[in-house]
Amino acid sequence: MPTNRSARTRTGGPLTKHAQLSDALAELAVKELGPEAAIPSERELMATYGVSRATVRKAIDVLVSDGLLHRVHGKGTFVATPRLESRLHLASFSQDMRRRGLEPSTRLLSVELDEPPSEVARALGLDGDGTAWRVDRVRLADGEPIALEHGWYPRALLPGLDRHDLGGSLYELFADVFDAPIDAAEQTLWGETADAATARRLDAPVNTPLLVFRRVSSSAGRPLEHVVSRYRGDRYQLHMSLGRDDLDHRRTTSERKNR
Amino acid sequence: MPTNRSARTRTGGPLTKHAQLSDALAELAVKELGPEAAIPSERELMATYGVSRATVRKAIDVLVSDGLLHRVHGKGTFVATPRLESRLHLASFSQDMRRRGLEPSTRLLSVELDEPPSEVARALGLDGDGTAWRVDRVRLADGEPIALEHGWYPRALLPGLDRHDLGGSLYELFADVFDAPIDAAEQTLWGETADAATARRLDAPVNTPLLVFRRVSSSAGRPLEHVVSRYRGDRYQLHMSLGRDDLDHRRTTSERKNR
DNA sequence: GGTACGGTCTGGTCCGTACCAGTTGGGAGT
DNA sequence: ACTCCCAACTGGTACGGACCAGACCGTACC
Repeated sequence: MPTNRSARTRTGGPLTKHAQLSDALAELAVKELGPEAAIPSERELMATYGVSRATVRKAIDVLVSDGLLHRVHGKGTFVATPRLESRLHLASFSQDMRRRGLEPSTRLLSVELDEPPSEVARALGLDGDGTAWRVDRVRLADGEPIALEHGWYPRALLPGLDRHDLGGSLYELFADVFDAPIDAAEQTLWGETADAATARRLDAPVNTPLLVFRRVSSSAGRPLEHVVSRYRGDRYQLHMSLGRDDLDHRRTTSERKNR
Repeated sequence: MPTNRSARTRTGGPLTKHAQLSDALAELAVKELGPEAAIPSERELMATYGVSRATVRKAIDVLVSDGLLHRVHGKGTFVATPRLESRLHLASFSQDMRRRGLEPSTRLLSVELDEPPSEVARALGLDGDGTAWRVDRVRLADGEPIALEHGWYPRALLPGLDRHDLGGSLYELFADVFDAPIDAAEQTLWGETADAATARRLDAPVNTPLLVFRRVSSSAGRPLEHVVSRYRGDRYQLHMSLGRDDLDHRRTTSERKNR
């Protein structure tokens, strides 16, 4: 069940029954019971709260999907041990580097219309004319090569891309010129070692460790970018804070649903 | 409801009705319909598939929480285009592997009281007696070495740590035995290549690319762990969704409706 | 022409019932 | 004393009915 606990209008408006029960159970779990303690059985809950079993289960569903409870068939429902979670924010290379106090720059290697590999075409949702912009760039920080980018961009959505300045942030270009700000991305990260060609472009020794990102970015649901970036693993570090969403925060974040 | 659709017993064993319906709807959504197309209404589905509405809703619930569909009250249920939403959520190694459908295990190399490097002592906030538990472990998934962990744990907060089973999740141990659930962490990630000793322990060739995590975890503000984990970069991938939380702004007028 | 109304689509909530499926512990039989 | 089995828990699935609430559209009314 999705985390839909959207109700609660702050005005004290009447919550749905299962939302009320969720809140009551969450408080019970956190304040009265400890981690791994069992909450009352579903049939007990329907009796003490005077609701149907479906409502009880719905209330528990929400808390389970929020990670606060977990069920064990035949045994009971238990308070979960807090989990860690983190969100990395979406930032372009330029933003990223500036935040680190470094001056970003770009060495453009090539811009061409070409036919992408089928996997890329699929990720970008290309059809018909299968060509797309292929853009290869080296990204630098304070003049030192940091990353090698190999990107594909759909031709139809970005006409005349090659006539613009590709020496800066493509994301800013998308937002300002094409009115298509990047607002979401899927990213996969793994490790590699630099082969000869990559090492030369990064001005690094062969076998230098690399952090490789494969990212598909989109604007308003339309994929705009498929890029594989190879970062020098010895010069580039990723930092993240992981924290348990405490209860109050959990409530707050799950409330933004209007628009 | 967590994404449990991995069930499907290779023998084609009988799935639950809502799971069957989920699969059917997923296929329908992907193959027949396009993004933003409406799926049949719930009442239509219960008629054509001969199931109750509760079952239909349950089936749709699963797909909604998987991000494949989204509902609009009063209008219908639609195939979702983007895939945003979910955040990178980092958990313990054991949880992480189980989520990937792999069986986690551990090879304990050593547990000893020792004096940590000053940088570690500082991170852990050690004073007075400067000793701490040093725990070296190899973590495996389905029997294959994935990561080498080199951890330091404060002695004062974890008395008798060496007498417990260190073959599983330390986080669970902290929560259950020491009543100190990990609730926050700071983590830094970079790349390395495996030296001879590391390569041997990971059963990998020298110069294998590694993803290196340095993590300081704490419980209720007290640092409990300083661990450096070296993951095989060729076997371990990190996946993350980045996005603005709320991007329901597809309300643009350029919608060619069906007719 | 413009507007207000209401019928009728849609999903959202809630009830009560029935039965299936793991888990556990205690009593009957050995 | 031991083993085995079954009753009685637990959560999991599924049914059918009822009503509420948002969205839409045609129609009757200004």
